[in-house]
Amino acid sequence: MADRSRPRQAGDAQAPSAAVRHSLRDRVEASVREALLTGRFVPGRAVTLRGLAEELKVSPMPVREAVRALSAGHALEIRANGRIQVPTMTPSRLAELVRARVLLEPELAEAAAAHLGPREAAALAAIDDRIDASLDGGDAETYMRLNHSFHFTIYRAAGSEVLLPLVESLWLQFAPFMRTVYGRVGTSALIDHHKEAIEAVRARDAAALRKAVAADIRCGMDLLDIGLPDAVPSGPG
Amino acid sequence: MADRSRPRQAGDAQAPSAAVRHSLRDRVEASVREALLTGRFVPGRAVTLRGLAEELKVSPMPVREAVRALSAGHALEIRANGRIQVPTMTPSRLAELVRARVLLEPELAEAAAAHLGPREAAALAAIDDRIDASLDGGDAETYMRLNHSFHFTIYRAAGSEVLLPLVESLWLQFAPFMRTVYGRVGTSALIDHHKEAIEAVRARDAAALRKAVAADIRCGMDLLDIGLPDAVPSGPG
DNA sequence: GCCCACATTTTGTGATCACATTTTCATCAA
DNA sequence: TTGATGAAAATGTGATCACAAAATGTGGGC
Repeated sequence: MADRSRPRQAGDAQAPSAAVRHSLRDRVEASVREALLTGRFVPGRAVTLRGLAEELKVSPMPVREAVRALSAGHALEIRANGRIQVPTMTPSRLAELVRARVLLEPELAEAAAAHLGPREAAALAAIDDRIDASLDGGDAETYMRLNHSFHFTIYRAAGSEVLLPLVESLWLQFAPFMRTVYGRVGTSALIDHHKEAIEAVRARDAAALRKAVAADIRCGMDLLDIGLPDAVPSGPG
Repeated sequence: MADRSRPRQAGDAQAPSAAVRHSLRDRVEASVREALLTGRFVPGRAVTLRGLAEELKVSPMPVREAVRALSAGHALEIRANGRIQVPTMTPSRLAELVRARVLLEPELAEAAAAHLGPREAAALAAIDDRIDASLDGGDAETYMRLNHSFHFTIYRAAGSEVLLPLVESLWLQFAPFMRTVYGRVGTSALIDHHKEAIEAVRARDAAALRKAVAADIRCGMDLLDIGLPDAVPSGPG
């Protein structure tokens, strides 16, 4: 699905679990996760077992299990007729996603601060440089991949077994919609608080890191709120 | 798995999704969920596809998908050798579960308050009466089922699509361990804040409901903390 | 031109089989 | 008694097939 011939750089998306596992199922799940996180799977897109299987050159069997796992986290939706699709966004769902992100991610960032230092600050700065480049180039897909890497480079440092999976689930849910908004309003209007976050990591200031992450979430999701009314006809007026 | 011949009462556990679905996979998943939530599946217990299939009188196929879905939410654990088991508890994981519950559930309760009234307060009171009876009888399994019903009768009223599944995931994770603690210290030491919650629902007082739920969580989980050191030899000192 | 009926295709679900790996357990030697 | 060893059983993974339901496309009637 994705061309991996390019040399690995900081900020490249990777499977959340250990890399030693090489079951087809995990490979399929990783592919779909990345497709959702980078916006290649847009809301409403139909996902069929045989279609995905053919695309990934595997039998429908591992696809079934991967899709089932992703549906369990609401990253994919099983409709009443059994068909599978990327979930569509509604105003209330978006509001809830923002609420959940604001509750959980600053918590994770604050807990991560103790495990972050100059080395990680440099890595984050490298990712952020590539983010700026992708924004200038209008490359939404690369931007989304790097933005995910930026946040999860921080979050993973918290060593969380519970909160981190919850946050991953949230990202899988809002990312596809994020992509459609970028396609409509562009990525140039994007303002983030990555610089403040990097500075906070450098200073080992947990409170400042929490604040930067919280601000970053609000800014990013506000953009989605702006893009929502046009996307959902049944919006709240 | 469970005997359903008893007439349906308020507080009986039920599948989270619509009841009209009658695929074997959903039935299997519902069975395992209830087994986890009531503590019939204890931490460390091995779960095999063929074993579960035989127990539920289905082929291994629907079991595979159900287990995959539950593993995605960390309700079951896939070990490095591929075997499936109920996850074991660690002090850090328990602490995280408490943190996540305290963050999310009061939020859900506060949002639910607007949709709850005297009718729901009566239903909650009915469940709480049965809870008291189960505590007197020392029936931990019934207690856990009813306690789950009590909380989710409140939470479901919030009409949440995002937060509710997250909280369901948390319950599936701590419930099996909860059961082992009850088996060790008994259920008689249990103090909850259900009465305050019912009163808050009656008064349509969102802030009071949030407070009652938060207090209830802390009390219940503190008991687990007490039971933890004996359960996990590698505890924190 | 538009709508309904029917045949065809697509799709998810469940079952069964084959296979490699791991676990379990009986056997035997020290 | 203990530890190693090899056979046997158990287990997850992947593939293929059958089937029912739903979607899609097509032709005929108004």
